[in-house]
Amino acid sequence: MKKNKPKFKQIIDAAVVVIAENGYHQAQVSKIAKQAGVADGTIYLYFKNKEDILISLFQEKMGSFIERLDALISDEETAAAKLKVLIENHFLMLSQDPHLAIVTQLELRQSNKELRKKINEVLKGYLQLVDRILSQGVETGEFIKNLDIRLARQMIFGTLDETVTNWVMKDQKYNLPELAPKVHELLLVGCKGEK
Amino acid sequence: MKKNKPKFKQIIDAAVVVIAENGYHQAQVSKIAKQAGVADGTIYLYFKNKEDILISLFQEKMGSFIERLDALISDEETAAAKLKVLIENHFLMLSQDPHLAIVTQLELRQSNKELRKKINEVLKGYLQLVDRILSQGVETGEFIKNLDIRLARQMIFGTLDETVTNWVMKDQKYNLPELAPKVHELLLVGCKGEK
Amino acid sequence: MKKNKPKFKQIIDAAVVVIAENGYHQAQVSKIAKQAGVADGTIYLYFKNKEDILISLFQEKMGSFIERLDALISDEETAAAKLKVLIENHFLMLSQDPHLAIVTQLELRQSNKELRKKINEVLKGYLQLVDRILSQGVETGEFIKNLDIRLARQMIFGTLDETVTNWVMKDQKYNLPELAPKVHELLLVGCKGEK
Amino acid sequence: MKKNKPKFKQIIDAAVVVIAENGYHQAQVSKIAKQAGVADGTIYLYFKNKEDILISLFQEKMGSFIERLDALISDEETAAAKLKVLIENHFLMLSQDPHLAIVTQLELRQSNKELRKKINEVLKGYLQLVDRILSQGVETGEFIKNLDIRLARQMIFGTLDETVTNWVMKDQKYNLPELAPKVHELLLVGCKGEK
DNA sequence: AATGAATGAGAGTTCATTCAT
DNA sequence: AATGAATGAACTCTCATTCAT
Repeated sequence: MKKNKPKFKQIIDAAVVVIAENGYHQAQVSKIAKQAGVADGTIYLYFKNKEDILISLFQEKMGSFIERLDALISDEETAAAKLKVLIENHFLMLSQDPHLAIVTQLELRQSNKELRKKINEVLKGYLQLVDRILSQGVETGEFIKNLDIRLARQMIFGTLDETVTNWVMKDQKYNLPELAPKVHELLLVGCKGEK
Repeated sequence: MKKNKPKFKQIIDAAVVVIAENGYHQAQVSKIAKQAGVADGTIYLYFKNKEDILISLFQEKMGSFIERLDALISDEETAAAKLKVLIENHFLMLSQDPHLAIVTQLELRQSNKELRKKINEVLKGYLQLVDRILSQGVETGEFIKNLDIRLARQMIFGTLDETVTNWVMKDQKYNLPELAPKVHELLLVGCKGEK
Repeated sequence: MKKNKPKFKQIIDAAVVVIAENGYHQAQVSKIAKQAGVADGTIYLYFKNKEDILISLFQEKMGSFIERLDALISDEETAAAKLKVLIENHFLMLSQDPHLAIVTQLELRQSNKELRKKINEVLKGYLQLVDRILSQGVETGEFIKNLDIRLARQMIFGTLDETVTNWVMKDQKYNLPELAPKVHELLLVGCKGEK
Repeated sequence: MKKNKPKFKQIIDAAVVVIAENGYHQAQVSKIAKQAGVADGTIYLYFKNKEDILISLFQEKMGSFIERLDALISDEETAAAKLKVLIENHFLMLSQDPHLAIVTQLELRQSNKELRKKINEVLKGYLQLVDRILSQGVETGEFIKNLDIRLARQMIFGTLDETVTNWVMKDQKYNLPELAPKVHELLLVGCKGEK
């Protein structure tokens, strides 16, 4: 399988760096090849075309992230604790890889609708994770009985995404993981807070 | 001032239609000119360049929207009521102009970082509106005392944005404004709900 | 109509020169544009793509040639005389435009099958001309009664084509039109000659 | 000598199949290697480069054909009979190998001028065969005394070639060898027919 | 003010050939 | 002898912008 060959990962990592440093529209295949230390043509031994690099990039990075998250979450008991782990690690992962943060929050969004649809496919795994936490919370009575899972999921994902994007747009100048507890609290009890 | 000339608005409206129907990357200047019923060169009598059309588009549409929102909100007393009006009208405005919804939620995000920074400038007016509501809520005791205004604003905007984007991605098939009360409730009391 | 604009012909004439001098595979669009004295992009205001230049080239040159031939032939009475005019002018036209001879006999044949099919469409007009001469010859008794028109046409066209190609391959060093009477005689009475 | 090794012929036969089925421009070396059941690199142990495959292909196929023709012709007495054997077998050979017919009549003609010059070298053997028949015909008085050998040879070759090409372009739908007698007659006595 | 013909820079991808194993 | 992964040069076409009319 091609994915196990070292050059596959090598090219994807090069793509992350090149896109983060040059922007999506200035990330030419030749630049990625140079950064990866291979010839232009070699790219096409591992990827169908340029778009395929970007999809694979997202699948590789996000896929492994979701797996790790899944493992961490299963260690927790309550839905609230699971949500906390999710938020903490979402922030942690992206703050540990500044290039990847730029790529996923800013650059990859400039891709065309077709690519974005495929990215959304990958994101589904993440959203299902959130859904499972919410369902458990409702079942155990931690969360309100008639919670609209879909809307709650959109709130959680929208909030995390907006928070990370703001942090990236501010050039990652402040500490992102530090915000996790407050965001967690906010999502659990809203603006009104604990009564 | 150019903005008051009829062709200025004419070209912006043409741009909304062309981008919504063809997508950002297929919205060539010549297509916009044709839709607007003017020659290609005429565009450049009213706009500095293509980017300027998009910025102006956002300013025009968002600017008038913020003004209208501001007026509606000042009719309400409590922060909660103001937030409700904000959400309702955010959803209402976009559901009343399907083309505009596609353009702002999907297509304009494909623009480059530079353009997106300028769009964020325009969005600041909206975010300040949210901030004022939140500050009032904290002052009057409606909202929790130590509410982190910035995070709460990111939650509110992130949630609304994600909700609208989902609706657009599902081809605007369901009724968006109908979701306002539930979203409002969710933002106020979180997943745990009213105690 | 685009075909009446001077640049249309200008670009086609440039293509003939560039292909004749550089060969089919070394006739880049940029070279043709330079030879025509226009920008690369201008080519695409008059032609759909590179293939379209070549098809148009053939249509323009061959089309007008067939028209001229048709007029000349109708001035003759007998089928034999018509055939003579056809051969003479076939040789004359190509020997008067050495570049065009190279392009039609050698270079355009390197094009892909798709393009060659379209070229054959244009050639049909020429072949029909030959067919009409042959039919007349049979009807008037000049030619043998049970002459196979299709085979005779293939003999005539194949002979003329092979003769011209040989002349081009020999760098057009000898006088082509001079061969017309002998070729005419040969086609009329075959190897055995007049009895 | 490499030509006697089994892989030499194996690769040439693979090339015929691949070119016939995919067309000249879609007949990549890697495809030929795959069809021949060898590695890409192996090709270069037997051929200098891609062009060399095509030249060798033509030499092998045409060379053995000319030898066979030569033998068959020497069995005949008169020039007319020899010409008949030539035509019959020219048609027969190509109709017995449909792939080869496509390759020689259509695909190989898309090659560049350089390659075509080398192909013409090989063809010389065939043309000399024709020339010998014609000379004999003139000497024995079968053919006209002042027959222009070169032109007559171009007529014969051009007619046969055009006839075969037409048959290939019509997808080899009709019986080619059946046409031999009529073509033979036509070449001998021309359009006027026997007097 | 308005036109629209003309401009020209810029990049993804293929494939014949090589060479270390 | 045989392999096949790696190489890297080369070219069409699009489209934002200009400027003579």
